[in-house]
Amino acid sequence: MSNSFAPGRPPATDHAAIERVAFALFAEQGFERTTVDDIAEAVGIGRRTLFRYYPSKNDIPWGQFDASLIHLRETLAQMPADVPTYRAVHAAVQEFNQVDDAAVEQHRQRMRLLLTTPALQAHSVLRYTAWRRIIAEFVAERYDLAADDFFPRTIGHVTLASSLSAYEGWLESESAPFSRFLDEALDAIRGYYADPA
Amino acid sequence: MSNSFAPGRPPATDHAAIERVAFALFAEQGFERTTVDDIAEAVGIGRRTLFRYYPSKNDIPWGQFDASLIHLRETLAQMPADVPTYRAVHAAVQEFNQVDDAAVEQHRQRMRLLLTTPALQAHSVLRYTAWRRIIAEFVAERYDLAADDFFPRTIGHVTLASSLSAYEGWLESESAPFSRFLDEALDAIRGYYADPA
DNA sequence: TTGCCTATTGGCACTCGGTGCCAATAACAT
DNA sequence: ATGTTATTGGCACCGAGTGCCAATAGGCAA
Repeated sequence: MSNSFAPGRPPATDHAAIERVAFALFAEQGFERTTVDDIAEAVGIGRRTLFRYYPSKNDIPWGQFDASLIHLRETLAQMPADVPTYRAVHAAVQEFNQVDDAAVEQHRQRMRLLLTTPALQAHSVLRYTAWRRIIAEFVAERYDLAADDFFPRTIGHVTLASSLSAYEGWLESESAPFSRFLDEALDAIRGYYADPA
Repeated sequence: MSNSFAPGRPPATDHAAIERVAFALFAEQGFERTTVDDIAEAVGIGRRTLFRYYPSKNDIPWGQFDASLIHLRETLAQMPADVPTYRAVHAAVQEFNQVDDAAVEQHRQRMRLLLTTPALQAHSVLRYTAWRRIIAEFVAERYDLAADDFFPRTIGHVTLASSLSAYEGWLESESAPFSRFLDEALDAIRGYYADPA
């Protein structure tokens, strides 16, 4: 087996290389204080080229997020029909946020960057839109509604809210796994709204 | 009665004037396509001066948001102790989003701008942080916790999520008031999580 | 070896948001 | 007329992001 053809000029880099260098710089001098020129120079490519790999500086730290969305959709689709919707969603979100033990520390660093850097915090809502949509689509199917109906969209918002809160808790904690915070968030919400009417 | 002293050079404008002109331009040519120079010129001030009134272009459309936060805190503080927490929060959020009949259309336009412009959507999470904090503080007090504990923070996230979803629904609707969507969001969440265990 | 084909590269110039600096300005008071 | 003072606004600069386009580096065919 050989590799694919190779039409024009070969790429000078790839996403992984850029991300690796970028994270090193972010860790060293912070996100804001690292310029796109810094990253491009460290990677050994032109600044213009970097913007062909990532549409913006804010998009660099997101790793496999978009690719994982497909996995999230599949996980939801495979949930048994007899599992209540909120349980199915909860389980799928747990699965979505599962990472190899070996990669936990790296994941932690990535999420810390995303959740504590104002520019990235702001930008994140644009990335999360697709995530919420997938949750809404699943809920819509379960309730026989359209994905852009009010009910599924509301659940999409709330599910994202609980995930974000769980991540905040996880980042502050020492050893407890993320899954425990997501469970806790679910319990918190159920308890809160079940308060005596 | 006269007015206050008048130390140095008098201000050349005020927030209201800038906001009025800015909204006119945004309505006319959209948020992204309106430059800060456009606004400054239309107001008749220097670009540098505009940035003394608003820290960023994204902050212009927020009106009395920060001032209203004080009102939100007071409303929460005045809720009777026998009202369940989630009901108290719900009522306070309803109150927070109440606007004069005469101002509804303007409010609608403002919220449409904030919720449909990507840059503003992104920036909004930074503004909402203070809002969530106020909800969390109230919940913390009710449950005898700290405001930055996991439970109250989770409720802050979820309450914001339901408000945002309510606004989305309201903006799409023709005549139903915002309050109805917020009620619906509450019902949606309660129903969703009360699903047979 | 030469030359064609082609996709990527990367430099250049430009726009726009945002900031630091500082002299000019417009009020009032003496 | 002079002094005090707070705001103004111009200027230069930085960093993110974009359109344009010639240069480049490979494979492939002659």
